[in-house]
Amino acid sequence: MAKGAWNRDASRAGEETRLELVGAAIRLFGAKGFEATSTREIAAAANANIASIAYHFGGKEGLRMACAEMAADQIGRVIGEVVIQSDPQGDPDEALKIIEIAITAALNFLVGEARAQHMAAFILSEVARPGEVFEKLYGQVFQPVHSRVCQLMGLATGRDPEDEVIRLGVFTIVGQVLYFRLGAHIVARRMDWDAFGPDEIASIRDVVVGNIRAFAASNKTGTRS
Amino acid sequence: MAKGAWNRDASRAGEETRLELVGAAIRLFGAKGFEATSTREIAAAANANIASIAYHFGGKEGLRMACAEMAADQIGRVIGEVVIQSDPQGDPDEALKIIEIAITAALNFLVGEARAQHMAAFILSEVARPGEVFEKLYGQVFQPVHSRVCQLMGLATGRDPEDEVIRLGVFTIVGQVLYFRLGAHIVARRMDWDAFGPDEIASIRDVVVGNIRAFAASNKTGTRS
DNA sequence: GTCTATAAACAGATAGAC
DNA sequence: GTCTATCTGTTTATAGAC
Repeated sequence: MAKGAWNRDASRAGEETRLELVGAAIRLFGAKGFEATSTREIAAAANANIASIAYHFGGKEGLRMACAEMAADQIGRVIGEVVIQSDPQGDPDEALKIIEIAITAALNFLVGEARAQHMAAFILSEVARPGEVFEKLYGQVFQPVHSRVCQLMGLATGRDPEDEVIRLGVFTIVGQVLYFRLGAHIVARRMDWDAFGPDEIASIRDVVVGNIRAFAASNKTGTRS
Repeated sequence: MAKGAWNRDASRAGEETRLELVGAAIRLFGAKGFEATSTREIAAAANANIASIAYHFGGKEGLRMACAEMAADQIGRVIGEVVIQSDPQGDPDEALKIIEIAITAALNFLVGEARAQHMAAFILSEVARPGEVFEKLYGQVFQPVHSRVCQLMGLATGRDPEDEVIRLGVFTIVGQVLYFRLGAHIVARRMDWDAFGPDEIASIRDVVVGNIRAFAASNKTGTRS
């Protein structure tokens, strides 16, 4: 019962509380919106005290930024690393394959994992609102990932990676993937799906990958439909 | 100064106040979220009294439903009518053209008009939340429009309009268009665009229409890449 | 680091005068 | 149909005991 031992336990518990708070906050911010979520609710969901939010993050606004940091890390791990650390070695087909692997990873995470729903909603609401959080997410995640996919698509098509058509085309791919998360309820109703299991995700993947290949094929240098 | 004249004026003013309230509410609900928007704020933006919300809509929840109704009507006018009232007369090329016209109309509205930003955000937040409003929007707008576009795409490809690939493919088109509204800040930053003027929208349109043609071509009956 | 208690501001709803 | 005034509950933030 030395004071040091108690402090170590307290520190560990403190860090754990911090993580629990951020996790609960992302879930609730995504589900109900930032302003609509009360700090009491977050603390209850994290099995923590209301005052702990002020202690760990200085207030609700600090918690928002901590959520953005965790979300950026998460996305970086799921999709960023796949796309950044790969090396197509100058092969157009290989470049296309890497994009397809990244899209599959993104779909599995976004559509397949339940917690991704709230994270996506949280990120979207933050990205729609210019400010400090937007700058962090854009610089740390969106800009690097988009640029890298443009490089791969440039290789796949033989075009300049910064060609306007390539940059916009990569955004259309992002939109296709994202919609199956944001419009999931509409899709489920229209497709008569009860849930997004492996079979449903595979069906979506096939269509999106088909679109990517069709985009690459129809935008290859020298081919104009 | 007969009582009748006063009543007519009051009625007209009442209807006008009602519309002002719904307009301001869609704008604010979209920009900040439903729960994050106070009734005081809405009343102030509509140059109306706080109590008028309870009078006209029974409360904040009634105002939400009135907003959904106005949004559904708006979307129906912008995109629904183009797609529903058209008749390709069995010609695959004509069917594709109708889809392209609808996509152009949707992009012009969604990306080009400022008020569409808040309406899109409002609809998205409502559609992410199963409930009465979702049912109304799905039944009145999303289901009919999606089914109709599937019919057109079925004609364009020679496939069954309710083919899984067709239904999912139409959703990927929706996602592409929607992303340029939801991710507008990201797109603007990455493209180095100051605003979404006619030239920028035309660039987006060309890429999206190219993707639609590529989808139709690569999914024509009997052609499998 | 965690807790209780409380302060100060703000929410939606409504009663009643006009 | 619009207004003021007010009721009741909830919000974030914080002071201070442990």
